[in-house]
Order: sequence, then structure tokens, then C-alpha cells
Amino acid sequence: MDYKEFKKIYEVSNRDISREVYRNNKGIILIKKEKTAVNNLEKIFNAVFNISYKKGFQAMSMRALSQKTGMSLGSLYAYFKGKEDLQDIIQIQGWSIIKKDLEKVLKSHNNPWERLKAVIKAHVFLSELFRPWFYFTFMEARNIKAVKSMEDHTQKILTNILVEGEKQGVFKPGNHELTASMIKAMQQEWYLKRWKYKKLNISVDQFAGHLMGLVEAFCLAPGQEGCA
Amino acid sequence: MDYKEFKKIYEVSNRDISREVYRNNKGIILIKKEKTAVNNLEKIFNAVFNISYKKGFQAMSMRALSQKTGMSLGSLYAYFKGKEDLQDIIQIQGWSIIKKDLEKVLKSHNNPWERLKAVIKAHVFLSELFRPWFYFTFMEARNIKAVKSMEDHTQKILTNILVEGEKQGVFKPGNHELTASMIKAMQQEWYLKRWKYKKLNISVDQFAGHLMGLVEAFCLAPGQEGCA
DNA sequence: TAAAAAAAAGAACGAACGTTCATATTTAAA
DNA sequence: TTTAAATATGAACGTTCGTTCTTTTTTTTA
Repeated sequence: MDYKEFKKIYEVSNRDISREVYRNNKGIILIKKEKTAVNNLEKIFNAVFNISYKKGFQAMSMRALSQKTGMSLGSLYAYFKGKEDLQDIIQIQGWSIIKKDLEKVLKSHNNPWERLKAVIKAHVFLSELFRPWFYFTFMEARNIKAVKSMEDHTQKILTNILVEGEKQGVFKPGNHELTASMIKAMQQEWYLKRWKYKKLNISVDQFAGHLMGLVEAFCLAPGQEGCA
Repeated sequence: MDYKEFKKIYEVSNRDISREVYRNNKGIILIKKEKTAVNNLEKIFNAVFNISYKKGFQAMSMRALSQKTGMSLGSLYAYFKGKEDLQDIIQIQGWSIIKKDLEKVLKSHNNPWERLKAVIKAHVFLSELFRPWFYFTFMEARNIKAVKSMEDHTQKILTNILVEGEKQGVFKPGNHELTASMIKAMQQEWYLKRWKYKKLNISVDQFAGHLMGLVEAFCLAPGQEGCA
């Protein structure tokens, strides 16, 4: 599966995400009309990603956000209780995207190697599709407890596949927890250093392919190459 | 070489770094006595790393820095022109540490595989020794031009070793630029996610060893394993 | 078209920020 | 010990921040 296929199957847009945020926060958001709210939420998120890309969320002023969105300061506060809440909303939604996706892919394969490939690739493709969400979630989530537990969660998924695969003789023995960590680090590379790959003219498919090659060389037991 | 040996050979302390900063900025720093200046600079750097670890440098107030260092607000401004300059000083010094080290290790090996191993390991060990500097430099250096060119520089070093090694038949053919990127991503993992490895009880030697195993499996040409 | 509801606007407020500077304290020199 | 230089202090300043709230504008309903 390449990125093009993935996008067709996945069928979720930034607008869908904004709609989800609206419905999850109807109690807080003071706007009644869904269309208006979703429209403005999309504007807000885009502006936040844009402004905080260079200097971080803390350095983004509400006045800058007002200017970038074209909304007044007063209007903005109809969509969140305060600046910190805005950050929380984005983070929570970001993790939700990642989590839901991983669980969907997990169910769609049984063979450990196929499953591992699918999980790794899906994550890379998803981070391409929602790069600003991924970038923001990583960069603004420093020492937060919820973030650590989510990192643990997604890492455990990879670890479990590797452990299960070793039992079946598909993967070499090894410290699977460490391997899972390394895989995660390489996945993150894609959305953290976009400028680099743009410059080198490397596509997301090339990147994912290279990552799969690395994992195959290190993890796959001898004589299993036919499965690749 | 393990971390213990590395530390013995490297022989640079946080105090040495502070002294270097003082000597490089004698024009700006208003304090005449080296001992006083170096002492306070060390206090300042430690406090900056401590406070900005959780919420970032932007969120650190000068008053918080004053409290943590035990120095008055006025005193602090004898060591840097302004808050932004303080950040620049730390970043520049951070990159300087990385650059000097890499160049030293480069000269100490000729065989490509030995050289690759030495460069990768040295970087991981160095990031362990000066983790706060590495963490700060990565997290606070977002879209800055100087940072990108430094990232390019260190990546090019890895790429060149891989290309040279392929010519000599030591390494498999492949997209070496991409491989270098992946290696860098895994190196960064060590200082960005310290909490994870502390929790898993994984030492820097274990981590470096695992990374070397991955690189060996992916890069080393068949029949070269004897060198490892 | 008139009344009611919803949404947008932006001036105003207090708090917190980075920075300065006149003064006090400490250290070194005479 | 006295004098001069170096260093430390923290109140005060102007600015900018996040946030609120009354008013205006727009949209919907009757």
C-alpha cells in the first residue's frame, strides 16, 4: 500500500477533525450553529499551527491568533475557555487521531510481519496527512503525563507484535522494547524534519520504504524474506 | 569503547563549558573575575535547563530564573544582553560541543565501518554527558536557519562515511542520505526521551549497542561481519 | 418586515513580563 | 584602614499579555 491508496481508504479531512472537536466540546463552545463553529475551528487550528511552528505555542499571542484568523479577540473566546484550553484541545485531538488509526490497522492483519509493516506504514502515512497535528503534539507535549502514557501505549503495540512474531519464528530474538523505540524514533523523524526531506526531494513513500527495509534487515528471521 | 571509557578520555565538564562561554563572550559579559563569572554562568545554565525543560524557554520568566539561581534580576543582566541573547549563547555553545566532538572522532579512524561506529557512538555518549545542552538545543531550535545547516553538516558526515564505505565494498548500496537521516533520528531519541529509558532501565551502553546492531544489519555488506 | 437570538467586535483591565538604573554591598588595591 | 573598583540589589518603568464585557452587527424566526 502506498500513500495514495492510504489516502483514498482513510478518507478523513481536516474539516472532519474540526467537526469532531466541535462535537466533543459542545459544552464549552458557545457557538450553536455547527457550520459556523466548524468553519472557525478550522481557521483557528490552521492559524495556531502556522504561528506556533516557528516559536512555539507559548510564544503565540492571542492578538496574533486574532489577526491570522481574521476573528476578533472576543470571538475567539467563544471557542475555548482560555489559551491553555486551546492547547489541550489540540493535543487531545492529536492523540485521538493516532490512537484510533493504530487500532484500526491492528485488526486488519494476522501475520506478524504483515501486521508490523501495516502498523508502521499507517503511522507514517497518517503523520503525513495530519502533519501539523503530529508536529504540534510532539513539540508542545514536553513532560506531560498523558503524553508519556500515550507514547507507552503506541510503543507497546509495536513491542507486542515483535514478541508475538518471535514466538512464531518470524522475527529474530532481541530486545523488542528497544527495537520498538527505535522504530518510533524513525517514524517521528518524518514529521519533525519535513524541511529536510523536502530539500532532498524524498517522498513519503520513499521514506516509508526505507524504514521498512531497515526493520526487515534487523528484525526478520533468516529464511523469511519471501514474506516481504 | 563503552560510556565509562569515553568519559575518561573526553574529560570535559559542565564547568569547562561555562568557562568557554565566558571566554567567548568577554566583550558582552560585564564581570571581570573569571571565577565569579564561570560560577554564576554555571548556575544560570543549570537553572535555564531546569525551568525550561517542562514548558520551554519562552515560558521561563526572568523572575523565575532569578529565583532558581539565587541571583537578582539586575545581576543576571551582567551575563547577557537580554533573554534572547541568553538563548542564543546556549544554542551556539550546544552546537559547538557537537561539532568539535564529531571532528575529533572523524580523524581517529580510517576503516569506514570502524569510523561509522565511532562517530555514532561518540555522539550518543556525548549527548549523555551533556544531555541538557542537547535537549535544549533540539527543543528550542525550531525553524532556525543556523540549526538546519548544522543538521545538514552532521548528516553529511554520516553520508560521506557510508558512500566511501560502499565504494570499498564494506557497505551495501542504498540511499545513504536516507540512512544517515534514520541514524540521526535514533541518536536523538536517546536524549529526547530520557524518561522512557530510565523507566525501562536501559543504559546508554545498551542503547548504543542496540543502535549499532541495527546499523550493522542494514548497512554492512555480507561477508563483512568479521569486522564488527 | 419586526422582534428575538446568535455571533462578532474591540476597548478596557489588571497582571506579568523584560529591562533599566540609582543605590547598596562586597571585594581588591593602596 | 581608607579608597576605589567591582559586583549585587530590587523597586520602578513601559509594554504586552490573556481575558472580560458591553455594545454592535448579523442571522434567524415569527
